Amino acid sequence: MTQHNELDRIDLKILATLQDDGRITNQALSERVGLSPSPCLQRVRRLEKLGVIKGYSCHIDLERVAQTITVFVSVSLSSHEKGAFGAFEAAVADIPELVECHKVSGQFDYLLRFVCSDIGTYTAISDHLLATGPEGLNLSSHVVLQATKESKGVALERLVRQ
Amino acid sequence: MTQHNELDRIDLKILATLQDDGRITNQALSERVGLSPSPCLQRVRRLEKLGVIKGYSCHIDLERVAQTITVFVSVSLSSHEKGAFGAFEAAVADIPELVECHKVSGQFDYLLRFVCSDIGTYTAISDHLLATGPEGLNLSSHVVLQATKESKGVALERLVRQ
DNA sequence: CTTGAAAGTTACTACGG
DNA sequence: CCGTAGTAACTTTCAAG
Repeated sequence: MTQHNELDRIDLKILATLQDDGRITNQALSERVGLSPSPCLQRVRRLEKLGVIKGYSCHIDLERVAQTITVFVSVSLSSHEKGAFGAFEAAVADIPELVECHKVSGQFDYLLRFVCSDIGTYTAISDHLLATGPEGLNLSSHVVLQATKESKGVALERLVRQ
Repeated sequence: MTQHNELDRIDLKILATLQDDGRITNQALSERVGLSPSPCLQRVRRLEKLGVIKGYSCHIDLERVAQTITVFVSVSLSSHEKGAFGAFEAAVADIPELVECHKVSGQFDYLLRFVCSDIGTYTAISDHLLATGPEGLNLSSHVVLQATKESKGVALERLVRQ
């Protein structure tokens, strides 16, 4: 089965535009990418069906909604035997305050990001994790003091060479 | 001047819904939050003007667009004298591959996230950073091997108690 | 790919409770 | 604050070039 997953310049421009303004109308989008509305909409639907566009969301300024803290946690497992990684991932999977979990190379094994209502909540989470997670779990917590740069997305033009 | 920044249950429901589906129509949104379309739209516009909603975007499955690597970098500055933090932030500010930069507490001072087209690009960036950044810069790189959990947003209901 | 047309939705505004 | 209602704009699908 032949795959038709190739993206041309226009597709990339659509993606970059929608990444910048996810609620742009199809008409405005079509003008920006130099197409008429119908083929533009066709491309957007195709990108959605292919899974290239995974979804849409609004960006919320959390500070204006509630007091929260963001905590990055580097995790190292003393045991790298079979099951240790799975046990850890299972232990964190259903924590609603966990926003991201990445397995990484380097001095530690995982990097987590939590968003909690307060330090107490985070403390309870990390305590619970140490109690229920695999043996030899080592957590190192880093509370975010200031977000110097917050991503609105990646620079697609730099990541794809045509 | 009195501020009217308070958010009620309906506002939070609007935010949670738009966080989950940023392209939902106002009509569907109004049904979900139990309002008729016009007051619902009024609230959305108010949230946008207040800056609670900072914008909208689509989520792109980068793997389907181009081969990329994500690298988390923990940074420590040997000098915490005046100017050291500013010098570092200035050095990283304009790197397009830098997606996030957080000043954090704990064993290191900053946590960065880069998305690059390949390791070579990242290496060039970190080399350049070490060359142009402040003295005593210590970088520790962590290439993301697998994203175990990727955030679609925060759990607003858990962060705000009404 | 484009244009253009037609039908269905939606957004937006103004007005009234 | 809410809802109703009307208009303009947009989306979506179609056919034809």
